[in-house]
Parts: sequence; C-alpha cells; structure tokens
Amino acid sequence: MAQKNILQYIILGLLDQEPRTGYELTQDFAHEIGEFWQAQHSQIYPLLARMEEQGLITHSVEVAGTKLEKKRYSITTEGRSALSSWVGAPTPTMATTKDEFVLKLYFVQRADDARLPGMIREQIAIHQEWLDHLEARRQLLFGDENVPQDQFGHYLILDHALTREQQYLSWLDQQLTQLPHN
Amino acid sequence: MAQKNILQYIILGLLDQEPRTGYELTQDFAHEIGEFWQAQHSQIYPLLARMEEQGLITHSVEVAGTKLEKKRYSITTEGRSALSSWVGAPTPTMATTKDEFVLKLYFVQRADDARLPGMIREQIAIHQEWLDHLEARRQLLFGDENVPQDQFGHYLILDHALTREQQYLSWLDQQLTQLPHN
DNA sequence: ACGTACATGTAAGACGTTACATGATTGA
DNA sequence: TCAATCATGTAACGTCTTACATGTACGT
Repeated sequence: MAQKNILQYIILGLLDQEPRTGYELTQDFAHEIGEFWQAQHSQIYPLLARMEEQGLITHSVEVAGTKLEKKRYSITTEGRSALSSWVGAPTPTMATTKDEFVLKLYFVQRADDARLPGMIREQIAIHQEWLDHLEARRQLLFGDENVPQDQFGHYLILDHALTREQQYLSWLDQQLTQLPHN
Repeated sequence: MAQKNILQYIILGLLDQEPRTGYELTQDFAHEIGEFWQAQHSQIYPLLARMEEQGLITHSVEVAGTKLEKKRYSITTEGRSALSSWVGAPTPTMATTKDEFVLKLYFVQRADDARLPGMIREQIAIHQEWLDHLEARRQLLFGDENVPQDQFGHYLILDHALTREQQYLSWLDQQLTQLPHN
C-alpha cells in the first residue's frame, strides 16, 4: 500500500496511553485496534528499534522470572510531538477500499448470473458476523452509554465501523431481493 | 497488503471484455475502474509478461505509424477459466479498511478537542467531492436507467460506492453537529 | 513433565508506489 | 518545431504477510 508509515503513529498513540512491550503492542493489534489496522510482530519489533533510533521512543528492561528480559517502551517528548503533528495534519488522501468481493461483482456482467445469489448470501453471513462482533465490543466497552467522556476516539471509530457494516449489510440485502426470479 | 494477485484477475476480466494494450489497461485503472482499484503501469507491464508466460493471455503486435510497436493482449481459454473460477470461488476475507482519518480519530481522546471540527469538515469536503464525482459517473454511464441489463456489475459497484459515500458523509455530518459547543 | 502463553527477533517473498529511462506519434 | 500524449519498460524502495528460529515462565 505504501502509506507514509502510519503504523509508526499508531504505535506512538498506543505508547502515549501507557508504556508497552512489543508483545503487548502485538496483542493490541490482534484485539483492541485490530478492527481497524493489522500488524504482525515481525513488523512491530524492527519498527520499534527504528523508532528508538530516531528518538521517538525509549525502553527500559524488565526482568520476569529469572532470565526473561522484556523491553518496555515509552514515548518521548519528541515522539509526543510527532504524534500530535500527525493527528493535526491534513488527511487529504481517501481510503481506497480494495474490496475483493465488490471487484468480483464488477465482472458479473448479467443480473441473472446464477452465481450471484450465493455470492451475496456468503457476504451477508460474513458481514453479519462482523457486525455482531462489533456490537458485542461496543456493549463490552461502553455499555449503554450514549457519548462517553473518556475514550471518545475509540467510541467514535467503533460507531463508524458499526454504521458502515449496517449499511453494507442493508445494501447486500437490497441487492439480493432485487435480483430477477430469486 | 499481500493479496493473492487480485490484480491479475482484474486484468483478465478487462481482457475478457476486449483485447487491450498495457497502456490501455493503465488508462482503465486511471479512469474506468480507478474508483475501486489502482495500479500503475510499472506494476502492469511486468505482470502482463508473467501472465503470458503462464498461458493466461497472449499478445499480437500492432504497428502504429512507422515504428511504434503496441502489444495487444487477449485472454486465452485458460485465462477465461482462471477468471471464472476466481469469480465463482468463495471470498471469505473481508476488506480491511485502512482509513487514516478514522485512525486519527482513535487518538483524539476528548470530545472537546479543538482540532475535531476542522478535521471532520476537511473529510466532509473530500467525501462530498468524491460523491459528486461518482454521481456524475453514474449519470454519464447509466443516465436515469434503474437497473440496466448490460454492465450490470459496473452498475452494482457504482451503486455500492455511492451508498457507501452517502453513509460516510451523513455519519460525518452527524458527528459534527453532535460535538460539544460547536 | 508438559503444554500454553509469553517474549523477541530474522528471512523471504509478495504487493505497491515513486522515480528513472527511452523513444514514437500526433496535432497545433 | 514543440508539447502533449502514446507506449513500454526497469530500479529502488517501502509495506505487509508468512514462515523460520529461539528461548522463558507458569500453571496443571
């Protein structure tokens, strides 16, 4: 995709909340923030080293048990300033959704293609499952709060993802019912 | 992103419509299909060579003027079969929208952050412009037709993109009006 | 003692963008 | 003749995923 190192800013943002180890950051990408961005540990560890070289973060060593060394990274003043100017900077480029399913639709030339109903039903199942996951997540994090004071950003993007999935699903439903002789 | 060579199938799909040169394919990605997938010529030309090696496409040489050689590629039987099995295969992976703006929102911790209104207004402008473009495109391609017989797939994904942008915009509008003392 | 989770790294390769490089055609 | 467009390629580099590789800690 060749972004401009967005991952770096995500890590800064997470470390700004509280210091973390590389392993913990990996867990965050697998769970906490994984709905919106993915990163494997093989990408995270080298990046942490580069960011420390640049002075954006530092680490201290914690020993667990007798031998195991954990590197707990914290954000530096310089890092905090880089994070802040990223958030404040314009975001002129739109997310280009590269949706394989939608691409396939492009090459279905005819409305009566026999494969369409099955294809759409498959996507409905996938997006319904995802919507359920997101709803459970909102319930877990925010309960029935309307607009929470803290974690406002997290609330915002969860709400955004929920709205998007609801729209995607209702679009799929609508297309399915509008198909000829279905 | 490490997809499974989706670009290859898009090229097969385009060549299935009619034979094209690498240059023409590049133009298609810049205009026709550029709303949904991007590819530069530097990615297209080497891929065409690889696809020809695999027997998915062939080319014939056209001479324009006195010297200029154009390679016009067509899909082979093998290519048509690969395209068809791609379209027919399950699409189990969801599009992971990596939306830089939404990521920034995640790190805005407080609802009264002074930067929020400006950030949201910027995105409204961008998405409004995009929506206008898509609407002009639909008007151009399909006029006031409701559900066209031919180019059904193109109609579908344009409709999908339009719906998505409308939803994105209304979400942004809603968040803007709900901000404290705006 | 054994399995799972914790913890950190490197290597190889696919995908994608920007830049480099060259030359022909066409219309003003 | 000059500029824009047509036309095809390679190089360098950044991002991202999958696989390789190693070892510790902790609970049962």
